[in-house]
Amino acid sequence: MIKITFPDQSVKEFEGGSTPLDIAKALSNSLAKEVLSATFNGNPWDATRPINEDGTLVFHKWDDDEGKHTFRHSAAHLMAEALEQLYPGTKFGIGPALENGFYYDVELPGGKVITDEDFPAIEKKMMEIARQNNPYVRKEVAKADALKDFQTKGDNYKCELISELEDGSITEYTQGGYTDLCRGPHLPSTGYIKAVKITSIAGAYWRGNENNKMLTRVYGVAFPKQKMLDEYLVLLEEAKKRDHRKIGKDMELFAFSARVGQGLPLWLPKGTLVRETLTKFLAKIQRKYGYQQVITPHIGNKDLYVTSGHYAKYGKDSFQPIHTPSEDEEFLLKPMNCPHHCEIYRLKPRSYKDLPLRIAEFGTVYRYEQSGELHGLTRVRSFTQDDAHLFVRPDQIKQEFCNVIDIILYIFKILHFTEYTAQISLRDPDNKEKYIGTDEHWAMAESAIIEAAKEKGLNTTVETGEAAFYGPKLDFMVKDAIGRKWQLGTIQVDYNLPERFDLEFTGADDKKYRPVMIHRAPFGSLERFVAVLIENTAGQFPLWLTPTQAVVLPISDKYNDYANQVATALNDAEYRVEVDDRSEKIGRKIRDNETKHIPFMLVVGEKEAAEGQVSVRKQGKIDLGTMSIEDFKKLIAAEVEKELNPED
RNA sequence: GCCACCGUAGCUCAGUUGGUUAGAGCGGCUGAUUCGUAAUCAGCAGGUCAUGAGUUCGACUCUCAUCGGUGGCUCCA
Repeated sequence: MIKITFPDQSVKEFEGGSTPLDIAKALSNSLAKEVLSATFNGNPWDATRPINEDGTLVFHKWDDDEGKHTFRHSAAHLMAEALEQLYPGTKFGIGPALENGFYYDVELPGGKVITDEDFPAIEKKMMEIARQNNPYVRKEVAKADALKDFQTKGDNYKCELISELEDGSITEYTQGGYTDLCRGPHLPSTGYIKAVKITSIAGAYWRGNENNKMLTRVYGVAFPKQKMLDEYLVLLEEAKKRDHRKIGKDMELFAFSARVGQGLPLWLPKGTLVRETLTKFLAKIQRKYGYQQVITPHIGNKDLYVTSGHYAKYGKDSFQPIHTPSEDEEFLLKPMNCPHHCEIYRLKPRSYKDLPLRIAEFGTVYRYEQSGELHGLTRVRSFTQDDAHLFVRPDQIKQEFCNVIDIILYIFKILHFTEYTAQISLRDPDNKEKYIGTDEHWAMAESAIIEAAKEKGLNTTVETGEAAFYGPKLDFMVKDAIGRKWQLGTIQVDYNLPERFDLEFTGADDKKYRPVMIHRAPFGSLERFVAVLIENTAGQFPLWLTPTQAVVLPISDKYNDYANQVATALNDAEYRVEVDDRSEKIGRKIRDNETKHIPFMLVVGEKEAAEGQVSVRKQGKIDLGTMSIEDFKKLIAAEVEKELNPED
């Protein structure tokens, strides 16, 4: 007999060799139906793998992440089997589960290319195999045998993976006629999978290295119920409607023109209003924190970037230098603001009393992003950073860093960004040649970030190898409508640029010291930030930020003059108000402006014109009654105040 | 940059296996209507079917190239 401890700490005895599925059955049949896999003594465990010793057991169902993961991973194997049957000779790379589904990287025989038209056949074959309800069978194999198995099949990618594994820890899983190298765990059998859909196809370099061969990556989703697949597809459609590229076009916030160039956004009047409002909002916060705003040119001498190290790192893949005709000088389109700000620091001797010196700029920069990477406003070639460089004494690093975290968290709170992750991006210690600077400086910079994040109680993840080439970062990541992660806010500790630009300050002891730089951008870039904001709000911006706060609706053309007077009075007071003076009925005007999500509609007719009032309708047909223009101003002001200064 | 796919009016889309003057709704313009809280009526304009070559008696439809876009991969100071 074996003693099994469950998560609620209860202990029960079962026969030796019982599987998690057996145990679940003994507890309750309904539970057994839902168990997909398990964790035994902290190890991922198949639901059908016997247990021969005492230990703790956790069941995994569709409702938890591990259960979904098992399900999707098994679906990837199912798809692999289908592909092998449909295209014999297919070679397999890796096929993991993802957050929403799974993929498999394959090399198809004879240069076969899969297209959308092949998806139904693959899905059909997958369901055909699923219905056979073949068990996923686990087998421990010796390294030599595993190698032989896959060599015989000609699966060189699998052989490469096996050769890197340790003998004694290798397992294979077989379902039906398909065997794969796999750590598991897997579903008991293919019949658990009731609905599948191949979602897309993509090229993917083997092992993520662009020097390797490009394999075909087939993406899919799988569910235990058809209804779940249907719901998932509806959800996808909904997400598409929130896409900032679509909303940006509909609301006339921004546009692109092939004639202007790829990835070069044109900010339209309404988008510009949003952007300027955000800029003013942040500038005001930064003033409170002692930042000084500067403006620097859009180009800079190439030597500036040779000094900073950026040219050596990115020069070749950048917009190429601009040559002056007579002096034969070279200028770069400014790819970042830090060197310019370093030069501002250098303008005069700095005392320890001057620090921290906080130089801020809404600086537009230009980077030659690869064409395949461009994406709406989230990845562009011309963008404006809400940049600042804090030149600090070493003893001030932590306090300044924490202050920046406060600014970012405040912005996120005001804009209701709740779903972010704070990512500590460190240097890859195995790839030091990708970075500049000494080990000592890196160690100091990294620990400064880790400590500050800890002090602020941030829930952080750590990503090795994601640091900037001159220093580690704390990045605030947010997801867009289709689940892609983007870096918004970033804070970076940098010992290197002060060194390279030979920055100094005089200490109390009259000796020279090196300041440390903190690079930081709470929005990251206005472009990306607005994009994510659009997707978070589905284009319904808060009142303080929305480009049109109210629209005046004259009942008929007779009241257009009065409507214009109302709008002028409000616009003069710096509210953003328009007039809908089309010769339409009031019902039509209300409908159209409701669909445009205008927060307030001011209906004016004979009565209002005579009494100098407006009839206020809040979006969503809430009638706030008739009031004077002054009272309406107070109403908006109060609401904006509430948005910008939430209680708690 | 690499792989796959896509490109018809301002927007959303239709357009049979290549075959007459490429259609619709919304939007726009003009006229009528002057209206009280989610769509007034009528008329009109708008397209070198992304661009350029080619195949063909004939190309929106087939082929190639270029440009732009979409989903990934790689990259992201």
